[in-house]
Amino acid sequence: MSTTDTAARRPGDYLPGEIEPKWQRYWEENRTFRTPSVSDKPKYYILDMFPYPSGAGLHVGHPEGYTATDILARYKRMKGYNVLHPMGWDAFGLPAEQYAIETGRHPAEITQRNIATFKRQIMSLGFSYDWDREVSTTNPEYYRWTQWIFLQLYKLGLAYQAEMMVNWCPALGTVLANEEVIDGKSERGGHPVIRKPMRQWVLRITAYAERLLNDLEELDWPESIKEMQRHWIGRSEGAEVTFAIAEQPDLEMEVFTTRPDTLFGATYCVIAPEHELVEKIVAPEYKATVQAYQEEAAKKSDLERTELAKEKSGVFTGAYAINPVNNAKVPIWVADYVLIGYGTGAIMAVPAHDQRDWEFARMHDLPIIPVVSGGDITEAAYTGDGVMINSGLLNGLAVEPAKEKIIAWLEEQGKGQRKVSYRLRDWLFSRQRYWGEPIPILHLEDGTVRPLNDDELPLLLPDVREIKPSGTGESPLVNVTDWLYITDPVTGKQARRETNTMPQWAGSCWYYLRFIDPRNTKAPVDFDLQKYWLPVDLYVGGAEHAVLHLLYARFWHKVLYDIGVVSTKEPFRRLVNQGMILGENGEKMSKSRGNVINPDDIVASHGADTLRLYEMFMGPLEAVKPWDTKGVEGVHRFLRRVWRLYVTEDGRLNPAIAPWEGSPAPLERIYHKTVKKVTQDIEELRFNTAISQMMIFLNEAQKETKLPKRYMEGFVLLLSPFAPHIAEELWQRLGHAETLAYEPWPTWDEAFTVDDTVEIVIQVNGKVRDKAMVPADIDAAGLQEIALKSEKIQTEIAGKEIKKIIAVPGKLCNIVVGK
RNA sequence: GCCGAAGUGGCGGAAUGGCAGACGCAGUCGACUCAAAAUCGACCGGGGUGACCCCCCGUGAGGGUUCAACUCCCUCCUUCGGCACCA
Repeated sequence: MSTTDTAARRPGDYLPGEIEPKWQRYWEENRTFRTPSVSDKPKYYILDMFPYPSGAGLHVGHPEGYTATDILARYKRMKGYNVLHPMGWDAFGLPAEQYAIETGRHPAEITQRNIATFKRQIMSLGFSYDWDREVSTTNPEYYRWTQWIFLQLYKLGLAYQAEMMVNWCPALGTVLANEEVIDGKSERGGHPVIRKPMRQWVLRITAYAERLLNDLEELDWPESIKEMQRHWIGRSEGAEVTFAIAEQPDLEMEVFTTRPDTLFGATYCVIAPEHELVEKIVAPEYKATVQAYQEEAAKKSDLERTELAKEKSGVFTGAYAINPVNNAKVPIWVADYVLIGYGTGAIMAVPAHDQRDWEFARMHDLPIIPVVSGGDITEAAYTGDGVMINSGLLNGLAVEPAKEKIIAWLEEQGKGQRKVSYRLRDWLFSRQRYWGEPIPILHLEDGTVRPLNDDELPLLLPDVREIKPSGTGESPLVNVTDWLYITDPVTGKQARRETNTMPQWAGSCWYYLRFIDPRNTKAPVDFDLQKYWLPVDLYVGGAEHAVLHLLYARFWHKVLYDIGVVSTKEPFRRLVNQGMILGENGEKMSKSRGNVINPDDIVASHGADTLRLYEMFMGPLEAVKPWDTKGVEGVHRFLRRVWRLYVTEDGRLNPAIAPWEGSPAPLERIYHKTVKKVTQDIEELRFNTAISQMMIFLNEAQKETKLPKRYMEGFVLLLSPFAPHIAEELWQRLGHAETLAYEPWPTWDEAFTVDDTVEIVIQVNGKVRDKAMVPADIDAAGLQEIALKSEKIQTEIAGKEIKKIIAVPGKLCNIVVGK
């Protein structure tokens, strides 16, 4: 055993293992970060995406975003803001349920244990959360209000039941989420998965599509995220056109098209295999073929339909539709390239001007009639602009005017109307799971449903000893018969409870509201309090939530806005995505790659301050960047050097720190520059460069023998949001009895941030030829004079014609000469 | 295929019209030490010249705008993220 690695401790050693728990205890005991709900101070609401407390515990990606928000929160407090900076748990979800099924333990117990681990880990990093506001989505006092919001949606007609296709795995006896299905097989076990219609709860998010799209404008979010949401919503303008069915006067077919101008070029129609019209129109002699095709299509997943269908399959129904513009009889086909969920589930096919229709027509020998001039339709569909041809009343028009004219004509004739379609689908809101919020609905014996009354909430999850799959595709709750079947106390009727539970998205849709008023028993959030605190000023989290979580939360927020619960249109004013941290080999961290870094290990070996500082020093917050253990040591060295600047080997305050009169000039300038840069960089979340600047200050201070106390105190305050434990400890050793958390943020004097003399560059034809020290305030003319006097420049330009001289005060002088 | 972001030393990155490589890591040399660790100091893009000075090249590739381009514009390549028959 080596004796060298247990070097003798000296009283002046930097020991994060001792000072970090000490200050964490101090903050907890003194409730240092408790946030008053009301205050005269301006508010600042800074939010992390709350985590799913997985069994694996925290990984180094979590503290990245949490540190960034913590720095800003601590900074804003020192700037005099009343800062709301809470943390909680998105604790419903699949992994706990699966683990429960495997181990026979209760998900609540597993969840509780995981939360305890997460909380211990998060607390060990010294984040300044107000733990009095902690919430968990699995707490009945919380999900009571999740259920309440669901009921509001139901009352507004925004929650409805429908038969929806789900991923049903017969072998596992359960329904799987899309992400649990890989290549048509179950993620666990590799069993086949089929699509099967089941009764589901669905939220009518499409009713809010337009507002969700338009209100993106006012948000300070990354453009890429806004673009992804716009694309997800997928607004497109066009027309809905009514086609009559030949020989079946009581039937009609609605199609959606973005190109009503090409109506005269429609040579056939296609309906989705799942379309209800198929059964009604199919001719007897085609029935067998069509049914076979429908069955084939039902077996395919959405992925197979798109990826494998390089060749567009389809079958003829034997029926014909009547084109309303020219009464042409066109065949109706069934093909799975038309999706039931978009538009009307039926299209008019214009093979001359739509590439998919073109491919289909080629394959099945259907006619292709050009109606827009330009392009070569023997090669490909032509989708560009041109002049309308073969189009009756539209002939001679360009595409856009033709669209307007035909829509007006269709509306006049009652054969169609202008229509906006969205790619966005209604939100499949039910899961056939135990570990989620129960949907507070009763199915009565007479076939009606009764939403629970507010005073019947929360509808608690029944406590069960063992969670077993139902085998029917319903949730494990069907096994809990004494919970399931009741006599409804309100109507007196026999009733069966809803067995579907809510998806994990539900609880995370509104948690930012609950943090404002976490113990309210009368409402999800107090109206006056939300008025003070909303919107969230800064929301930081991973880009994986770019679309779903952020879209769902915005949707709920708008509904709550409409019913007067909240008073802002949008929940999150500013959004920032932190980039992923990769393993040391540059690959994504994962257990199987063996490159996972555990924050606990870094805290144990180097301390929380080092971990925090390193994660911020790695690079820009938004960037993806690899972990480097050597880099950890680098910032740890910086903290040790900071420590030694303040604390002598025998543990006393460095005697060089004193209220010196007339401080050393270089340090004075560096100090003011440092305050300025650190302040501005924090405001712009550029933590890596803020840290660099503090390193520059330290390098400078180490050279000095006289360290003015006011600068040394200011530096500790600058460092404190980044490395709060060491900062508190040094602050105390500088003679302060109280925490520095509410000390005023240091200020700088602009006069000290500009130098008296600066080095300027003298260029000839844009190339640096000489440098000179000049007074900082010298004007362009003076600069030019100095430049021309330079010996090197004189030799350089000798005998050449000076064409132009550009002098930029404080920067450079460029002399442009001829050859 | 479409949309978005990004390409800078050996590595992470800085500079967003004005000295490319701040700060850190790694590396080399030196000081301290019996020795090592720790610490401190110096050097640290490539090439020519070769202590120094000096010159040339250099921010994915090519072109353009400008007195001046890592930075702005165009074309292309590569990587990453997202979407993907949406009529």
